Amino acid sequence: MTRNDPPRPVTIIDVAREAGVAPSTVSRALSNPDRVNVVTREHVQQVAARLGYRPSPAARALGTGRTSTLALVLPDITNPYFAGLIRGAERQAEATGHILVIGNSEESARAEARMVERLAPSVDGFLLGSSRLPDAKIVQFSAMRPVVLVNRRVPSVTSVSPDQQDGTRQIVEHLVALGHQRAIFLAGPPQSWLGGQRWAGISAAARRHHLTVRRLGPYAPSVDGGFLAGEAALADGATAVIAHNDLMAIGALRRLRSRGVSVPDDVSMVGFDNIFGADFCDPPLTTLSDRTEQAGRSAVDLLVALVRDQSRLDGETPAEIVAPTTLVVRESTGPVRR
Amino acid sequence: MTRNDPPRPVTIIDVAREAGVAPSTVSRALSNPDRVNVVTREHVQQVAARLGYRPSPAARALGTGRTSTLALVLPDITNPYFAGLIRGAERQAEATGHILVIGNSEESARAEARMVERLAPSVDGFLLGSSRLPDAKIVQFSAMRPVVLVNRRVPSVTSVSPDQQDGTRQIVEHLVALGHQRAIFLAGPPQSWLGGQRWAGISAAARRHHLTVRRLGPYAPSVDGGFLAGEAALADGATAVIAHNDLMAIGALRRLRSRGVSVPDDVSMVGFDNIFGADFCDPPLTTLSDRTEQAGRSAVDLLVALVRDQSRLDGETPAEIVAPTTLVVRESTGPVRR
DNA sequence: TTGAAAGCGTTACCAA
DNA sequence: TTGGTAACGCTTTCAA
Repeated sequence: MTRNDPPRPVTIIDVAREAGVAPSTVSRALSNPDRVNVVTREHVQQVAARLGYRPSPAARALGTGRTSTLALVLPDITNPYFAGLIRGAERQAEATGHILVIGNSEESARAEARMVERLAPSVDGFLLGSSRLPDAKIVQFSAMRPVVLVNRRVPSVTSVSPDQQDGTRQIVEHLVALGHQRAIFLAGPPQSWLGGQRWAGISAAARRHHLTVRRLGPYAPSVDGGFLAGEAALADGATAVIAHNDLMAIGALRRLRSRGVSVPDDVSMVGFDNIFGADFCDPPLTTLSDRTEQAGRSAVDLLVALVRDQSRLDGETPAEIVAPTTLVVRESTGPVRR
Repeated sequence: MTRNDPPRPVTIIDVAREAGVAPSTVSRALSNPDRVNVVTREHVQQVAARLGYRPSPAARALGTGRTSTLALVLPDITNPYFAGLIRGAERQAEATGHILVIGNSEESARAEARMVERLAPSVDGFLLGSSRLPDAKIVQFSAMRPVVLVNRRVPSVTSVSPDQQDGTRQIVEHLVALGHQRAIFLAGPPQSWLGGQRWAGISAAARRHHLTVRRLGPYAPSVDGGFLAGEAALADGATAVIAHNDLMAIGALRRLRSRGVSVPDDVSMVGFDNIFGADFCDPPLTTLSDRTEQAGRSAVDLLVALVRDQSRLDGETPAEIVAPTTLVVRESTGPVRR
């Protein structure tokens, strides 16, 4: 069987010849429409369309240094929490004419750094979600390529993060209102900035409300990690458990249940993230919710702005969006049994 | 505040000058190590490393026509079912030196086609997951760029799909063993090839085992869709419900529960996919499981092979991997109550 | 407003 | 085994 060579793609030169103008005019007519005569422009555009011309991203990138590609790097693609972020970022990337590449760091700072270095030559900028990198590394990267952080704040770097201070206040007040006096916090990975914020916020709010909180951990921010953590929580005797995230909360829930501990009758459980599943686990989970899809969109917008205006990268006060959070009260929290 | 220009990246020419060889030699030493003298090669590689040389993907792509980028297009990025697929594909892409871009078609065939056309100039090939496109369109695309289908089979196109025939057999035999005689199937989107396979497999197996199965739908393949479908299922009076996927099964579960129908005492429920949450919904769901992460890896391997060997694209019998499936029996299925 | 031509960084072909 | 050089397709000066 003989092979018919793939048709050579239509180039700007083909369009130029067909339209009877110079290649540079075609280029302008297509990407700088204002800088060309109306009739010429429309003629060129028609010819281009008729010939099925598709600009070569590689050639364009080589000339301009812009790839029209954005990278989204996450510690764990499979955490349902990130699904909304991915979707929001992808949508907005598409809306702004960009392609979104995805990177998974598997919860490892080293892998995250490698990923950024690997992707750097191919993308215009980075969205770092729940970055496990040390501040210094992030600052260093953001000097090379535009960076927008999601779920993390670092001085001088643009970011979008949920309001953990207000969120933890909501959690603590909810528990206090239910009569709880002793709670424990199941900590996630030490590299999690959000985890640090959560603990800090909980401690501060607890102090104000005379709630005693102990911190246990760190644990892996997964269902398995929560299962393990649930074991330790049992020993403490607190009436409320606040888990680093919903994954852990769900794991802990299973552990408690398997030990015959009733939630919320014996122990109340609170998570963070309001992930898929938080509303149908048993019992449905009280959790702090934030709008991840919106965060993804905003982050892309910020990143695109940075990319378009790299010259002002230094000296500018970077945007820091702090997004509102809402406590979603479900059946995993209840009044303390007397 | 003055702006310090970003340092001009190190090019192959810089390396050549520093190493005292020609640019073409540098190129070879780096990408075709065999075609260059050992000492020269090592010298060049050292110099390149010392200078921190990073090849320009754009320049390389322009020269070779290869972008080292693969696209993964999915109908719904947020469906937890796809998390494993994404992760497997991303891992294997990285392992084979590729970048993975992601596209979301939002369950729309038109959006999927647009996505493919938009991405085509930027990638070496496509992974189409649970594609909603008509066969003809897929064949057409695969003539332009290498395509590997996941969760779909189309004659003459390479694919990886779970064995639905065997899977549905397992489901039907499980239900029959529990004494069920009447079941209903809650159908998903008509464009879902897997949905078609599921219905076909169920019908065939049911016939062999004298199980009566009615088909209801189509419904949206989501929790909300399942909630709606649950309503309709109630009216039927069957003792078993097989949902198009776990999302729908979970939705239907909630609906039945809210109507006071006990699962599995009154009705048994079976899903497909074994997604995150299937093990902790209430009751935990009996569902047909397949290895999505493995599928993602295999699909990337197949795609990379196609890309590397485009010349044999026509005339070759394409690979069709049919992966095993396993019924995971949990508490949502039980014996028929007499 | 348009055209001509010089890059952009690699690869690949052809000589040497 | 190496070097010289012409692409690759587009953008962007610089002139006209």
